[in-house]
Amino acid sequence: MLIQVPEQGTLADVAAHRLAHSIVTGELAQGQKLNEAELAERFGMGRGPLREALRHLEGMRLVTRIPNAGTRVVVLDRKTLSDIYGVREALEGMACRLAATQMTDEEIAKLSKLLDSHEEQIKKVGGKVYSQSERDLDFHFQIARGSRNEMLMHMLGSEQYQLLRMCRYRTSRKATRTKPALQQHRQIVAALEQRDGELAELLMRRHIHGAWKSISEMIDKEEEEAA
Amino acid sequence: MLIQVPEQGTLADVAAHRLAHSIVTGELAQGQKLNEAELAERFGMGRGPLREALRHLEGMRLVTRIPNAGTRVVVLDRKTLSDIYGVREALEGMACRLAATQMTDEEIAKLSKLLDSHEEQIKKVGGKVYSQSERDLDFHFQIARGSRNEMLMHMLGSEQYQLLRMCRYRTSRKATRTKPALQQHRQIVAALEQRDGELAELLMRRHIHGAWKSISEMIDKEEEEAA
DNA sequence: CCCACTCCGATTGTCGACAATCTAGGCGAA
DNA sequence: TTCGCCTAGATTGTCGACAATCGGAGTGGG
Repeated sequence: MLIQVPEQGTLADVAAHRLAHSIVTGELAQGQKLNEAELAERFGMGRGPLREALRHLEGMRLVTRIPNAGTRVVVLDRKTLSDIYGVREALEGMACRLAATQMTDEEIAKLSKLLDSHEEQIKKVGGKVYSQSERDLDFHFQIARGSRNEMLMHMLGSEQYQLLRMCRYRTSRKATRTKPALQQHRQIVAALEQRDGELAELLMRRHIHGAWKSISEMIDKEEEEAA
Repeated sequence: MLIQVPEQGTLADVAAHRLAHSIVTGELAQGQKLNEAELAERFGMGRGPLREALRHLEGMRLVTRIPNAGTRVVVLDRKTLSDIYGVREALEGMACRLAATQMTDEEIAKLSKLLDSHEEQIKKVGGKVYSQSERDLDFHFQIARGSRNEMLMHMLGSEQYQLLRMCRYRTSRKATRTKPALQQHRQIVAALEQRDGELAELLMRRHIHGAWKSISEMIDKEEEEAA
């Protein structure tokens, strides 16, 4: 559901998806320079479509482009991540508030079932935490869809979504706080079931704020280790 | 300050700015199909750079692209505008809250002076209301900058900003509520001066909510006239 | 009369080559 | 030695032409 199949459409679209994947997974390191000719050959296409793909990624803020100096993979420093989580707190909070009145009972039930399968997976294995991230993002995305606000869905889905995944790949290897996160997700769904938008927003904001605090500490430790 | 000079850099950037301008001013009608060859010739460039520009505008949500079927100017229907204003309420509210603690005294003073010149212009002429819109947007953009949140600035500046301007062009010919808006701007600046983030957020949210209500009614009237 | 098929023009998608620009390294002078 | 200049290579920006695809007019059959 999360991984869209872009193997149709223009070559530029395919290239954009493949590049986005490579960037998110870290296959292309942060700050790395992207050589157009090299990438074009690797993808088996001309430089035209590839340049269009880079423009697309630029709009998605996955790469930074400087005229006559090439494009580079974006660097997720502490400030950038902080900004992202701040915006996400506002937007996802809003999404929750709207979703509480806009989602159908079926959608909410589906959300609850998503958490069930999530919980099951946690009990089963501890090593496959990565998958948790994907599911977590899926949870958040479903709520964004529930808001029925196209602009909101686009911002949380297409744009921030990729940056978030990127961030997850950096941090998800370490022990994450999957259990408290699941608990918070449950609370949010409960609020949605009660159609309590205000509470749902509050819980989501607190959830994201906590996630940022956790990640922030993780970054601190990494910096200490590096130093 | 608002109108960036893009007459430097790549042709694609120039084309993107010129196209954005044409779309925002209504020179290119909503829903109109954009012919690549025709536009390329009009701008005196090849189709390559122009296609890159279209990709850029696509990311900015100013145009919609369908593979093998061309790109069209976005259509701002009621639902889309409603969504935009909803998101703006959340984001600009957040910007205000942050700006109350992040902006320097000089910046706030500058903001106040901006409103002075704004007021003066209102007294002078009634016909030049369009300029009011630009100044209004400038006011909002300065607050977004004051938040010190890059992601927020980008979302409110580069993306929504263009769509908003587009909307303004549609509605600003009619009598607008410049005076109450100015009054609300004053209140917001006062809250910023007092470093009261919560109040500033509340006032901004109310301001935007009111603006949407006003525009919504205007759309209703237009639809009545059309029917 | 209406539907489906076919063909053609127009438009988009793609490629390869050329021009403009930047970067790195060597060379010479202070 | 170090600074600045200059050349050479690589990389980006741009263009024109070709291939692929789509929409619509026209036509034939039911």
